[in-house]
Parts: sequence; C-alpha cells; structure tokens
Amino acid sequence: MSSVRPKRSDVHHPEPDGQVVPKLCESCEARHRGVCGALPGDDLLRLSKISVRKTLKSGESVVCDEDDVISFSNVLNGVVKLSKLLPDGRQQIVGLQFAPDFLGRPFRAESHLTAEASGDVHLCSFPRAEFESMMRDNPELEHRILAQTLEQLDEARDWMMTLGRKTAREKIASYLLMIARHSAPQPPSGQGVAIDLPLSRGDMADFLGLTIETVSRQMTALRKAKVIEFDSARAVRIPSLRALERAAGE
Amino acid sequence: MSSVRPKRSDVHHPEPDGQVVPKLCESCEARHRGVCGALPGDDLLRLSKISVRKTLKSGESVVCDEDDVISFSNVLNGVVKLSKLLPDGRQQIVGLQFAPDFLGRPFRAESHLTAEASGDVHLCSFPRAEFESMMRDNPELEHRILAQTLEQLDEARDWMMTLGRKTAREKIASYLLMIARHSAPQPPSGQGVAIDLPLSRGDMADFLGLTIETVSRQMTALRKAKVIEFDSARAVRIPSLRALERAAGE
DNA sequence: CGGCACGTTGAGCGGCGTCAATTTATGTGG
DNA sequence: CCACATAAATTGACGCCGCTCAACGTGCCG
Repeated sequence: MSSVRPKRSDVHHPEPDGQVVPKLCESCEARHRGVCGALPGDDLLRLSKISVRKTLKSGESVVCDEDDVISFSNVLNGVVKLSKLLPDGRQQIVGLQFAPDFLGRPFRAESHLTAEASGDVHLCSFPRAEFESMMRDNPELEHRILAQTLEQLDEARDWMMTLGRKTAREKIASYLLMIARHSAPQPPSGQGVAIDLPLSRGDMADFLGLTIETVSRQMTALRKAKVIEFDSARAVRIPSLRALERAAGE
Repeated sequence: MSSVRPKRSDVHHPEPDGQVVPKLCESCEARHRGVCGALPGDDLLRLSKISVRKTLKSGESVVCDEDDVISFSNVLNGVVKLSKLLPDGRQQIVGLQFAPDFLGRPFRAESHLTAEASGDVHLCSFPRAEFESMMRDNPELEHRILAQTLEQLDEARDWMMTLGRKTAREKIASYLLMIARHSAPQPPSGQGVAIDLPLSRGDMADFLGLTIETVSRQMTALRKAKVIEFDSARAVRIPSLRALERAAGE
C-alpha cells in the first residue's frame, strides 16, 4: 500500500553565526514553526543524518492500520488524512494534518489509525527509536510535541461538536471554514477568499459523517444560498466569512 | 455557578525512608497512577502546600466556558463531563474524566470548554501558574501530561468514529462498553458485569449526539435483545461483553 | 473515441427527531 | 408514614432530514 521514494540526506553546512544547520533543514518550514525548531544545531544535525525525505502520491499511506509504527514524520506540504475503519467497512476521517504538523504517536502503536496522503505529500521522516531518545534528552522537543498534541485535542473536540450536533449543511460550512482558516492568508482582493478543497466529496463525507450525495447536495445548496461560489468542484470562493460562519452555526 | 468548599492542607510527615510525603498525598491515587507520580518528595511537598481539596456537588462546574483558567486539578473520584455549547444552545459532551485524570489545559485558555461534575466529585486543585512552573523544572511531569494528552486524543478520535458513523443502537452499546472498561474489574461472578451509569439519559444524549428519547428507546431495545439487563435506570448488567461489542459494531 | 473516476441530481424510504402523554424515581414537608 | 411536587425516564404518533438506489453529467487519460 505504501511505496515511497526515500532520498538520503546528510549534506549540511555552517551558518553565518557558526552554528551548523543541515542543508536539508535550511529552508524547511518545520524547523521554524514545527517541532524541529526546538532542536539546537547539533541535535538538528544528528536528526537530519537519519532523516529521509519522502514523497507520497495521492492515496498512498504512511502508516497502515495495525502496523507497528517504525517512523515519525513532519508534513512538509500537502494534506494527510487520519482515518479509522470499522470491521464492516464504514470509515471515519478523524483528522487532517497540514504542514508543518508532526505525524506519529509517541510511546505507543498508532492506535489503529491509518494515515494517507490526500493529493501529493512531502514528508521528512525519521526512525521512531532515535526520535524518542532525542525527546528524552531534550525537554524542549517534548514540550513542542505536547503543545501540538494539545492543539490536536482541541481540534478533535471541536469536530466532535460538529459530528454530534450539527446538521449536514452546518457540517459542510464548518469544513469549508476550517479549510479557509488553514489556507494561506490572501491579499484583500474584494472578491472574497478563494480556497482549494484538499478532499474529494467522498473524503469530505467520511470526515463529516455524511454520504457523498448529501455532501454534493449541501454544497449546491450553499452555492444557491450565495454563501459560496464554485470556481470548480475542488475550488470555491467565499464572499463573506461572516456569512459562512453563520451557516456553520457559530 | 461554581460554589466549592476548599480546605487548606499543609499537614505532612516524614516517610519511613526519610522522604517527606505530604499527609494529604499519602493515600492519593493520583500520586501513583496520575501525574503527581512524577514528582520527587520535595516537589510533591511544594505542590501539596498550595493545593486544596474541593468537593463538587452534581452539576457544579469547575471551569466555565470563557473563564480564564486559574487552576488545574486532579480528579480524585467521580466523573467530570467536558462539554461544548453552540450559540443556539445545542450541547455536546466531548469527554469524560475519571480518577486519576488531570484536568486542565496547559499553555492556553480552556478552548471554550465547560467542565462539570456528574454526580459528586472530589478534586485536588492547585494554581495554574505554580504548576506550569513545576512543569518547566520537571520534564518527567511534562512527560506524564503528554502521555495523558495522547491517550485523550486517542479516545477523542475513537469517539469521532462513534459520532460520525455509528447508528443510535451502536452508539449506546459503545457508551456502555466504554463505561464497563472504565469500571473496576469485578470478581467473576458468572452473572455478567454490573456497571453503574454515571450519566443521566440527557447527558448520554449529549455525549452520543442523540436525543433523550432515542437514548431511552435504544436502551430498551438492547434490553429486549438481551444484550443488557436493568438493575435500575442507572445500573445495568452485561451478560456477555462479546455480545455488547458486537452490538457496538466492533 | 471509449473507459473510468468523480460529481451531480432525482425519487423514495427509513431512522431518528419532535411533540405529547404517561409512568417511575426522588425528594420535601406535614 | 403518606401526600404532594418535581425531575427523570419511558412510550407512542408522526414528520423530516439524510440515506439508498439509480440515472446522468463531466473531466481526464489512453
């Protein structure tokens, strides 16, 4: 299920201030906003020597259900779906990971979770054991992992409200709102916010606890209500975030 | 909303090995299984001096939505509901905390969450600032917080599957199963597992994304299907956990 | 062009919500 | 102890939102 193309990286060079920063990490978002920002130069070097870049094509999975997790990753770009499966095939997407999120479940097997690329994804991947050992040595690293985990817990609980108490229409609006908030801020064009939808209708359904047909119908309904406009099936514009928030029940 | 009766505690005495263990902490579950287990004697003493026991009556809240969180707590016994509210009044319970769970959201305001006692609850409560400072000094303490946060994230994601993809019947069964797994293990009596239900039908509805009436009907349906037996409305017996798991769709 | 995945739309049904009545627990004062 | 009040839980009748099944449209690639 997961065919990836690793590329070993041990190139590095000194920074102006004498600190050694691996070349691979130089322009990496995760080094600034992600967990790697916690690492001093020498630890970063140690980690970069054992880390590999991976490219996943759409649909390829990082960790399969029940697999032992042998590696952690940072998401460099793209979107990773975290999903669960019931024995009879019903599926629920329980989270989306964007750059520069950390991917992995420290101290435990991945709790029956599947991580799959939605669209092409670039990862920076490293061995589990080595990273956990660095976490023990480096409290600041563990602190960052904790901070991210707490944020993900907040997001998961927000989504529980959406799944349990919102109507189909409100669920769709909530999803669009979430994507808009994760999108890069745009120059105020007066034409509203344009966003690309990383998930197919089917994945949106699995994320929102709906069927494909209901997702499609409610997208149409929001368009007819002029809350959104379609550039294509996978790209919409939002004339008024306020109106979308109202549609999301917030 | 929250009227509590604090009782200052600074009594303590030396342990046989010379280590000082505050008297208050001596028989405390949280010291062994909870986060306090991470603390050496002197830190435990420091924390115990600023901690207070609180008793909440059913329905009293620990942290109100939008309040600044001024304290963290350990749950000593009882059950605490974590819930969210939509502007129009719809409610969703996003988690249950049992002893010896840690209660609080480090590094941030409580993300619009309400924590409320379901039945009488005993807490051990301490000032936020002091505890966060101890977290900085003591990586092992932060490590335990991380471990618990990761578990809660797993649980939240499990529940997302339940909320998004299961039928009313399966949701009820999943809830009963979760309570059974949190209950103290019982001597094999041959009469099945007896469990007390900490939530009212209304709270079960808010936890499962259902209405009171549907909860009641599906409880009756499970009884008629002989998956559960009623000792009272708040206490059931489970003849076969396997059968209950099947009813939960697992 | 055909083949295929993805998305949209329609018709009809059923699970769960709504509204309402009744029964059962829980407490409170005489 | 009973009488009464109040809340919690159950049960029934009915309607609607979202699911099912099916047909059709659309874009992409060989």
